[in-house]
Amino acid sequence: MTIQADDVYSVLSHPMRLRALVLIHQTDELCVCELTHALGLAQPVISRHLAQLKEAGLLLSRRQGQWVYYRIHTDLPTWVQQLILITVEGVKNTSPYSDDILQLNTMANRPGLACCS
Amino acid sequence: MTIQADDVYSVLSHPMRLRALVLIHQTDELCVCELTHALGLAQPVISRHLAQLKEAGLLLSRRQGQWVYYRIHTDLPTWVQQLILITVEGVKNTSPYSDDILQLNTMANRPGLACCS
DNA sequence: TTGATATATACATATTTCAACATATAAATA
DNA sequence: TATTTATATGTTGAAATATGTATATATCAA
Repeated sequence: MTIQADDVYSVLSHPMRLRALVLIHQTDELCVCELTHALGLAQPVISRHLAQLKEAGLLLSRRQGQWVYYRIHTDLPTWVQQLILITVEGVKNTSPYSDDILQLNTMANRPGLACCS
Repeated sequence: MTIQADDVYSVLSHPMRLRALVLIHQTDELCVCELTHALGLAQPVISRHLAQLKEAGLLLSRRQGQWVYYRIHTDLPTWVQQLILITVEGVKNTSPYSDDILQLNTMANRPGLACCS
């Protein structure tokens, strides 16, 4: 996996892309509609930001039925993995990142979660 | 020291600011003319990038005579210190970061270095 | 096949960022 | 004081980036 430090920093320079990455890292994977709900952005905006994170090599996506799930790329250089981990641990209990998780958990009928056991 | 993850990533999103930070971290401190030489940019461009890094809280500056030296801020949150360290270690032996050090070392009469022992 | 839901993208436009250039400020030296 | 060197900043135009709106595509279900 080749990835430039340049690209990592520039793709994470948008506040919403950073928030999306932090959310995804904490939850393993999220679909577009979950991120839309958690971050309160219009769907095309989220879609575009996710495309940029994927293009930069930070995210992978998989389609399952109607939904497209995004997760952290599994084959990142070690230093990038560490960078992401340190960032998430450093900020996840601060605003707005901690609020994003709370907001995510208010979403009804999340597609990835068992709902009717 | 309060510093937003947002600001860290956005200020480092410019390739030249990242290169400047990596150089400064490896050399302890550098003046504007050394960075201008190493990175091959016009002086006002360097000055403004350094001002942005300082404004974001990542750098400190001190004037000594005609020169202004920039160094990594000494009182950063732990996670930001780790972020910088991991980034520098991750990229310093790759292009263009390794070339920047070589270029720096071609500079004659560097103000900070003993020249005539 | 039709309709509904989820996601992606095209286009126009607004906003931000950047660098070139000129110039201002600060310190050293003649 | 006048000059030189180092650094900072104001202004402007160009380029990059972001968003709103509409629409295209994909999947599922009736």
